[in-house]
Formats: sequence, C-alpha cells, structure tokens
Amino acid sequence: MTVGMRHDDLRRRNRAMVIAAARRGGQVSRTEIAAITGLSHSTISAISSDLIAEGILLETRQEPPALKRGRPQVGLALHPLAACVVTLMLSLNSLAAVSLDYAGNLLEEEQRRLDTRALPRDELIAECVAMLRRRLEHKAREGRPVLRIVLAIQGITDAQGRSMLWSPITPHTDIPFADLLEAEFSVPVTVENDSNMMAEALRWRDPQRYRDDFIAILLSHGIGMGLVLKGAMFTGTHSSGVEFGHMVHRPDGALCRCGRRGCIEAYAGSYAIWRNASGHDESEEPRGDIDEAEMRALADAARAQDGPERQAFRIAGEALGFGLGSLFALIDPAPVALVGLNAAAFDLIEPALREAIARTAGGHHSGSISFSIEPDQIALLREGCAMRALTHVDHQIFASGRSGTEGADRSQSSLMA
Amino acid sequence: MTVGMRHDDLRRRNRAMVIAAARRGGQVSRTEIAAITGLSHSTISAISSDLIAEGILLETRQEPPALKRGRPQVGLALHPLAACVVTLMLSLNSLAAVSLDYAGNLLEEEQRRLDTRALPRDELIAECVAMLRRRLEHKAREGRPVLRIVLAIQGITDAQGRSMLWSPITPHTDIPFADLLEAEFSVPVTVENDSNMMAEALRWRDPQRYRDDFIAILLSHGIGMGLVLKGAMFTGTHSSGVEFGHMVHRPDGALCRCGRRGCIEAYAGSYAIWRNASGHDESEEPRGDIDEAEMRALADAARAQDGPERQAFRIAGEALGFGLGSLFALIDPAPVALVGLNAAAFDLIEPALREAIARTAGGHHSGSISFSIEPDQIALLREGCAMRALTHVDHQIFASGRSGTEGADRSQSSLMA
DNA sequence: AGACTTTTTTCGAGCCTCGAAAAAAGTGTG
DNA sequence: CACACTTTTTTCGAGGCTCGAAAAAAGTCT
Repeated sequence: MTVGMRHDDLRRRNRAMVIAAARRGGQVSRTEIAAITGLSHSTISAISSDLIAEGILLETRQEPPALKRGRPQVGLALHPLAACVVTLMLSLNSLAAVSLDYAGNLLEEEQRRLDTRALPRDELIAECVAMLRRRLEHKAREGRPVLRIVLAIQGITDAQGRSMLWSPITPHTDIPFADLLEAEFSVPVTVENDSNMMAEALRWRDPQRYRDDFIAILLSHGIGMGLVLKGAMFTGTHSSGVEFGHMVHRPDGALCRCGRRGCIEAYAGSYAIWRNASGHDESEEPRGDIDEAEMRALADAARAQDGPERQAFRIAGEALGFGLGSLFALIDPAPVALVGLNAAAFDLIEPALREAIARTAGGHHSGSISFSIEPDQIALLREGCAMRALTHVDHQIFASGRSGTEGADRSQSSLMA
Repeated sequence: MTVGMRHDDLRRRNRAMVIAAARRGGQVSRTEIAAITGLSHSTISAISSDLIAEGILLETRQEPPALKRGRPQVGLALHPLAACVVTLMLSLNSLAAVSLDYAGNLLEEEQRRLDTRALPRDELIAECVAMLRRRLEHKAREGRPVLRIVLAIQGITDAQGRSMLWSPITPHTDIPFADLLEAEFSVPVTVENDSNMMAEALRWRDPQRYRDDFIAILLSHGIGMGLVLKGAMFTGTHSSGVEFGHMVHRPDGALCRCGRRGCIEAYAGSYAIWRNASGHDESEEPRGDIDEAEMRALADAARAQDGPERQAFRIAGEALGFGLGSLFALIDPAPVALVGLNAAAFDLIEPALREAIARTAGGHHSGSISFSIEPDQIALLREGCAMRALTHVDHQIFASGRSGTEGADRSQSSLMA
C-alpha cells in the first residue's frame, strides 16, 4: 500500500532530482536543472546551495569560456570527495574489485584469480572480505566515507539483493553476502546479478539507444539476461533473475547445466555449441569450462565451411530465436544488446535466430528488431556496478539530508527498500 | 524522466490516498484513514472535509451502533451521485454494457448477441456506439456525470489503451475505439484486454490472496493471461498483452489459430483439445467455435476412461506446464487463478501440468505453486472493468480537484498517462 | 450528572515552492 | 572605457500544505 506523502518527502524527491541531473550530465547549470525538472529557479537555487553546503555538489567554473552573452552559467558537478563506493565482481575463477569516488572516477582496483569451483564456502567469503578490506584501507580513498558496496555475481540473487541464491561458479548456495559484509564493514551492501549490471551500464553508456525498453543478453558459457522495461530494471518477484537461459526451448530436450532438459542454454551456451559441434550427444554431461580460444576456433571453423560447427551455431540461433519469440509474446519486442564471448559469433547465429523469431508471435515485426553487439563485457560489468553503487548513494544522501559519514547502521532500513 | 514535484502534486497524491482508502474499505473513518496513510489526523480532516464539500465523499453514520466507548467514528464513503461510469464488454458473438454509480452500485445493464465475426467494421463500431448511447441516455443515470467509459475486448490492445489491435472475434484490426468513442461522447475512454480485467477483479475480490504477484489464466477457446507483478498490472511495452497463449511450446508444432505453429494455445485452447481428442491431425485448421456443452462432454469422456479425450487434456496440461515453467523462469513462481470454461476441467489438466512444470527451471518449488479455480468468468470481467473505470475516475477527480462535470476534453491528457 | 474515552476539528508553527524583483557577471558598442 | 544589453542566480514575501498540541465533540460507564 502506498503511503501518504509528507512535506519532507517532497524536498527529498526534489533533491534527488537535482542530484540525478548532475549524475547524468556531469556538468549542469542551475538553469538547466530547472528546465529538466520543471521546478522553479528559486527552488533549484535553494536546493543546490544546500547541496553545496553539504559537500555533495561542487561549483565548477571551468566550462568552455561561454561564447554566449549574458551571465555565464555555473556548472554544478558531484563532489568527488563526498563519498567512495566499492564494487566487487565475482565470476568464474575470478574476483575483482574497484573503488570509485563520488563523481565516478576510478580510485584503484584489483583483480585476482581464484578457483571458485573448488573453494570451500568460508574461504570464498574470506576472499571477498579480504579484497574489500584492502579497498577500504587503501590510501587512495583519502578519507572519503565508503557509503556503498555492490557485489555482482554470475548467478541468481534474491529480489532484495541480500543473498546469492545459486551460481554456476560455486557449488555453494544461499550465501547471505549482504548480511555478512555489512556485519564486517558496517557499510550497506547489495548483491546484484551480473547481467542486470550490464544492462544498467548500457543505459548510462548510450541513453539514446537504451532508454525505456531494451534487453541485454549475455552469451557465454551460460546465457544471462538483463531486462529494462518502462525505464526500470525488471527483476523477479523473489529472485533477481530473468532466467532467460532456462526457458524451455524443447521439452525433454538437450541436457542443461542446471540438470534439467531442453533449456535454451542447453542449445546456446558455449558448452552446448561445443557439444553439438564436436558430435557429442545432447544428453551428455556439459563440459565445465571452455576457453575463449577454443570457442573462437569453433567460430572460425563454422565460418570456413558448412560443417557441424556451423550447424551448432545455427542450433544456438534457433534456440535463442524461439526463446526471444516467446519473450516478445509477453513483453513485446525491444532492442537487443548482445554481450559476452559468443556475441562475437553473432554473424553465425543471426540468420537462424531471425528465421526462428519470424515464426513466433513475437516476430510480427521481426525485421525491425535491432540487435547490436556490445564488446568488452568486463568494462560493462564494472560500469554497471559502479553506477548502481553511486545511484544508491545518491538516494541515500538525498534521503537523509545529513551526509552521514558515520555510515550504514540506521540508513540501511531506508536503503534496502 | 521523472519530473520535479510541486506543492499541489503533494496534495493531489494525498487526496488520492484518501479516496483510495474509501474505495477499498467502503466505509472508513478519518482515524482509519490516518492510520492507513500515515498522515496526521489534521491533514486527513482537512482533506476529507474538502472532499465532502466537493461531493466526492459522503458521511454515513449508519454503522453498527459502535459498542466501543468514546466518540463514535463517522464512516466516510464514496458519494454515489458523484459520477457514473459505463463499461462495454465485447466478446465472441456478444456485446454487453453496464453502468454504475460512483460507489460501484449497478445502475443498469444490457446484453446482446451479435455475429461479431461476420459484422462489417463500421457496423461493429455502430453497435458499440448505440449501446453506449442507450446507457448514457438511460434515466437510471439521473444526472450523474459520466466520467469514464471502459471497453474490454478479447484480444490485443495498444499499451495506451487507445485501440484494439487484433482480436479473435473479428477479422478487423486496428480499430481506434478510444478515439472514436471519445469523439462521439466526449467522455474519456480506454480499451482494455479482458484477461487483464479479470486479474483486476481478483485483486478486489480477494486482496489477501491476490495481492502483489499473481497470474490469472483464462482457459477457453484461446488462452489469455493477466499478470500482476509487484502490485501493478503488467502490460507489454507497445501492446496490452501478455500473450502467454502464443509462447512457443514446440517449435514448428501444432497449428495455432494465429497461423503460426507450436504456440501453447495450439495445445491447450478448446479447439486444440477438441482436435486432439477427436483424432484430427494437429496441422488441421482450428475450428472456429466450440460450444460449452461439447467441451463438457469431452471432459466427461476423459473422466470416464483413459482414451483420446483424456490424452488431449493431458497434452493441454503439459503445454500449460512447460509454458508456466518458462514464465516462472522469468518472473519467479506466483499463485495462479484459473478462469474460463476449461478451468472446470482442471482436474484433468493438473497432473500433467504439475509434472511438466516440475521439469522446468521455474518448477523449483513446483509443489508449492497454488492453483485456484475462479468460476463465473463473466462476473469477473464485469467487476474488473467496473473497478478499472472507477479507479480512473478516482484519479481524475483527485487530479483536478474540481470535480469536472463538464467532462473529458482536457482531462484526457492527464488520464491517459 | 459527572468522569472517562475516543474521534474530530481548530490553530499556530514550520517547511517548501513560487513568482517577481533585484543582483550578479558577463558581452557588445560607440 | 563607460554604458547598454543579456542571461543566470539569488533574494524576498506570499501562499499552500502538513504537523503537533490543544480544544471541542459525542458517545459510554458508573
């Protein structure tokens, strides 16, 4: 049930809008903010002078020497010293962390190889804690209060972003990372799905193309999806995940990594492509890992001649096409961004995909559905996590009004909502 | 882009909450409203005395003679004379209309058989206009201003509720009903999908069970779905529809009414069950209509012995189960309400459905997914339309503050949002 | 009849946004 | 170089809205 609105809620919202304008624009003048928000100049003036006094915004006069007449606009930007956020990215055999200032500038980073599949539960957690501790204690932080930690994982989280429920990178399940890390560091933490973070990054990278409705598909060992509908990240009701890879393509079909049969992933994941290309039975247990070079070799072979390799990519395209068709039956077609290793082989996948989608209800306008390939999956994940963490802080700061260097304890309740 | 919030927006929202509390509760005291909304008693007092003065709320002292001590609560209810709404329901071979007062009481109704599939486009429209005109001119309305018309159709509408894009009940497509009827009557109109309206009705009927997340499935000649996620009706980005019936069950499988192959509907719609039960090939053109008695006979035969009829229902269950499994992979499991003719045969469908769902990713907790059968599809549709129309008015009235007897022209812009 | 309880209204205070006017900080021009 | 002009930003009083506290209202209980 929505709750009544009090006077300070109003101010909070409007403060948030000013901060959001600065977050989006980097440099915005008060006049521009007034235009964006539709609020009066007086209001913007009042809010921004508050924010400046609180150390959240910073006046930056540096702009190109204003060739226009009239009083020059004063740029407002997010104050780099206002906060620090840390992101932790856990994927197969790798753990990485990045710390950024409030303006989004990189402070420092670390990357480390781990045998995630073999690591005992508490050692996995300990590695995360240790890497986070190094970030928090690093001198580059220089007194900026750490106001948010975001942990992105390959796998499924709960809808509140508190726990990792399941992941292909480890046999362990239901790890309450948020609680564990909050207890350790007293900084609010959320756990996020990696595909969602990539979708998040796309919104910031290219807001023109990726605005209200789009789909990010991660084509790698498994199949991930981040879905933005009507301007909001779409998540499950209990879990993070739009588990597109585990929609059913062929009932009782190929064996999937998840143990069930006929999932899209069992036709379109790296292991499935490899399995089909190398003549194995589709009921055969999926291979654990396939390195980049091997997949590239498969793609090259498929491009060279019409053999089993090309057929394997075709099957993958067909599975993705029917899956997208079913998805589009539910949500209507939207632009698709392809990310991940096998996005590079989209030329091999596309024909069968388009053909399949045209045979489904979602394929009404199959020709007009746009697919774009976004390389550099790792950078995308980093950006998405960073923006998720920073916008959390934006809301936290606007919510309290008191910038709250003292950290997490009480603020959590309002943040997790 | 969200827009800044001004002072009157605040009042508007809080007024809306007061009205919503009265809509939900029927009879609410000011104290109860204060508790529900979290606003202060003074604020509620001010708002409700405004609303009473404007003729939107009504004090009703009738309550059971308050066995408690202290000053008795004064009930507030929606003023029946504040407005009138009309709903029009267009389905296969039938057109019905209902008018209701602002409190939701039935004023009068009409039902009429039409050969919708044979009717030319403009005659179909003319029938709608004529029936609406009879409602508007009927004496039962007694001067209540008609503030909203809702037209529910079997089929797909655009996301804004302006047009019928496609429907199984007529060969005509893209009929801009909202524009046509608004031009005719100068009352704001929306066009809605029938399954969505049934889901809407369930929320009002049983808010305990059908609250934030649930699924209404319409099992009849075709398969419809209304989806409520996180408390909001889920619609496509361009169309109304969660076209569950046209998700792909078996690529290149049975021939669907939509002309494509392998849709869930082509296994679970009435025509598909009939086709399978009577030994026809699944590539055979679907029958146009199958009456209730015939379907009941099939179900009885299926219950009597394990023959082709039972197998047909089993196939339907399997298709629905795999479809729900795929859906649950995307949105996580949620309670399911079954509506429509074939919901009565759910005993024949359920075993195969549950078995199928358990073999999918969404079936993690397949045992715990609750299915309930909601009979009386027609009443459900009527209630849903009524509530949709009335809550539209709630928002229109709260939005303007001036009750706006003069009608639609300007208010549309704010309503269609 | 008077004490007690609970609901509702009244009233002054405190915020917040707004519009208009003033101040500020430049450019263009003779 | 002073002055007109333009555009941005701040200031200031007015008007709305919500809140808390106190008062009024409308019953029950003894």
